[in-house]
Amino acid sequence: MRLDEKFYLSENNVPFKEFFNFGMSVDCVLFGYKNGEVRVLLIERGADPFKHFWALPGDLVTADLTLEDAASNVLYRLTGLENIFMEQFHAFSEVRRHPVGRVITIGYYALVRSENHKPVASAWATESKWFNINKLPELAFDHKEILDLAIGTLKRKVRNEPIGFELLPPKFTLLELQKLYEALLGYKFDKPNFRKKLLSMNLLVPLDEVQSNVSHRPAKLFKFDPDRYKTLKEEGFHFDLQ
Amino acid sequence: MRLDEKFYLSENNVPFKEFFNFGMSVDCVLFGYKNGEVRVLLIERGADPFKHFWALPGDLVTADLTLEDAASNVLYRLTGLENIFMEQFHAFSEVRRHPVGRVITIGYYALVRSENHKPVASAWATESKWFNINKLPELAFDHKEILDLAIGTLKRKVRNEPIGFELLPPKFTLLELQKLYEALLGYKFDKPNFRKKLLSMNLLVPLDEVQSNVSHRPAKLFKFDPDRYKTLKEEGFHFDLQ
DNA sequence: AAACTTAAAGTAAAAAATACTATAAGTAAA
DNA sequence: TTTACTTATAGTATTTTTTACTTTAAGTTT
Repeated sequence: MRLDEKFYLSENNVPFKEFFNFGMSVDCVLFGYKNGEVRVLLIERGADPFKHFWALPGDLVTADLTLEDAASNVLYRLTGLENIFMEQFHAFSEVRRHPVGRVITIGYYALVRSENHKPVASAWATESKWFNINKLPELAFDHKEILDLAIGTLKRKVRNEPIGFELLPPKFTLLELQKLYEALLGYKFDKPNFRKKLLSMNLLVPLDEVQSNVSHRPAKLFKFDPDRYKTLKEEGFHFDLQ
Repeated sequence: MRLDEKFYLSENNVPFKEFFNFGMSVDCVLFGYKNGEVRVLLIERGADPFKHFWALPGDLVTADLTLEDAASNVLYRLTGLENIFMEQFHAFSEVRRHPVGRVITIGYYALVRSENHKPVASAWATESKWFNINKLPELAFDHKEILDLAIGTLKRKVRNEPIGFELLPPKFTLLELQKLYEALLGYKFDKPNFRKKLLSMNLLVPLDEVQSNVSHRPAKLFKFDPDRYKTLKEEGFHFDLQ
C-alpha cells in the first residue's frame, strides 16, 4: 500500500498525502545536579534560525527513527553517553512556533550525573553549558515554555517516583540524597526523619564503605536498588516524598 | 522566510524541506462512568485501513490546527460537547505503526459524564459505543497500546489530582464519589473514613439538596469547587487518595 | 588530649489513618 | 400507624505515621 494509491480522508475527500507535510523534532531538557544546584544543559545555536541564541538541544526527526531513537541520538551527540534516563513529557504544536515551517516538537526530559558530559562544539552547536534552573538566559523558539514545563514535570515526578537517584553518583550518602531533594523541591527536611523515612522504604542498599577525604566522621555510602523498587511496586508500594 | 529558501540541516547538508513528510494525528481516549463501571467510547471504523475494526476516535491533523484544536474537534464531532476535560498523555511514533504512511499520533485522554453523548454515524465512523475498560474488543492500529497507556495514566492521575469529578454529574453524593473511586482504583474504601477524608479536604460544597427517588434515606448532595482547589493548590495543598 | 564536626540512633508528642459502633432519617410493607 | 429495613451520618477508640527534638557515637583537626 502506498500513500497516494487509494486512501482519502473520509470527511472531505482530501487525498491522504495532503496531510503529510509536518516536520517533527525532539527537544531534550537534560537535567544535572552539582553542589546543591539543579542545572540544565543548553547549547548555543550555530545556525539560523536563532543563531547564537541559547537553546535546548534537539533535532529534526528523520523518517527511519522513532522519537525515542531521535532523542537518544541527541543526548548521545551531546554527552557521549548512552542509556541516559529519559522520558517524554509533552508535544508542542503551536502553528507558528517554528519560523521555518510547521514543526511539531516532542519534549523529553533526561537525567544525568553532571560530571559525565563532554562539551560539544560542532556546526550544530558552538557551545554547550550547564545553567542553574533558576538563572536561565533568553532562549530560542518556544524553548522557555518547553523548559518551564519540563521543570514542573521533574518536580512532580521526583516526588512520586525514585528517579532522583539518576542525578547522583551510584554511591551516595543519605545527606547527599537529602540535599538533592531539598534543591529539587525547594524546602528543607529534618535530617533524622528524612533518614528514617528513606531507610524504611527499603530501596537503599547499605554498602561496606564510607566517605573518604572528608574532615569529619565519614558517612556510610548507599546505593539505590532498582530491582527492589520494581518488586515493591508490583506489591503495591508507592514512592512518595512530601 | 520560506521552507525551501535558505535552511539546511547543519550536520549533513540535507535541505530542511526533506524533513517535512510526517503525518500527524490525534487519538482520543474518552472515559465515562456509569453504574459502577469505567467505560471508554470506541468507534467502528467506516473506512480503510482497518475498516469495521473498533478503534479510538481520532483524526489526521491539518496544517492550520494545534493538536489541542484537533483533539477538541474529534471530541466535538463525537459527542456534540465542547470544553470536555482533556489532556495529552503520550506521542506514539513506531515507524510502521500506520500502514499508509509515517503517522505520528498524540494520545489524549478525556473525561465526560457518560449520559451526555450523542452516538455518531458518519462515513468517518459507522458506530460508536461505550465499552467497559475491562472488556475491550480487538482494536485497529496500535490502539490497544495507546488505550492501555491511557488507562494507566488515568489511574495514576486520578489519585493525585481531583479530576474524578469530571466523570460525575455536577451534584453527587459522597457514596457515589466513593463508588467511582473504587471502580477507578480497584479497591474498597471504608465509608465513614472516605467521607471524613474527602470532607476534610474542603473541596466539596454541601448543597441544600438531597437525593430524590431513592427508596431509603436520601443522601445530601455535594458539588466540587474548582476555585477552592486552585486556591488550596497555590497554598501547597496536594490532593492525594491512596 | 581536647575541641570540633557530622553521623546515626533514640524518644516523646502530635497528627493522621484505620477499624469499628451507634444513632438518625428516610422508605416500604404489615 | 406501626414495624422492619436501608442507608446516611456522627462518633470513638486504637493503631500507625509523622514531626520535632535530644543524645550519643565516630571520626578529624589543632
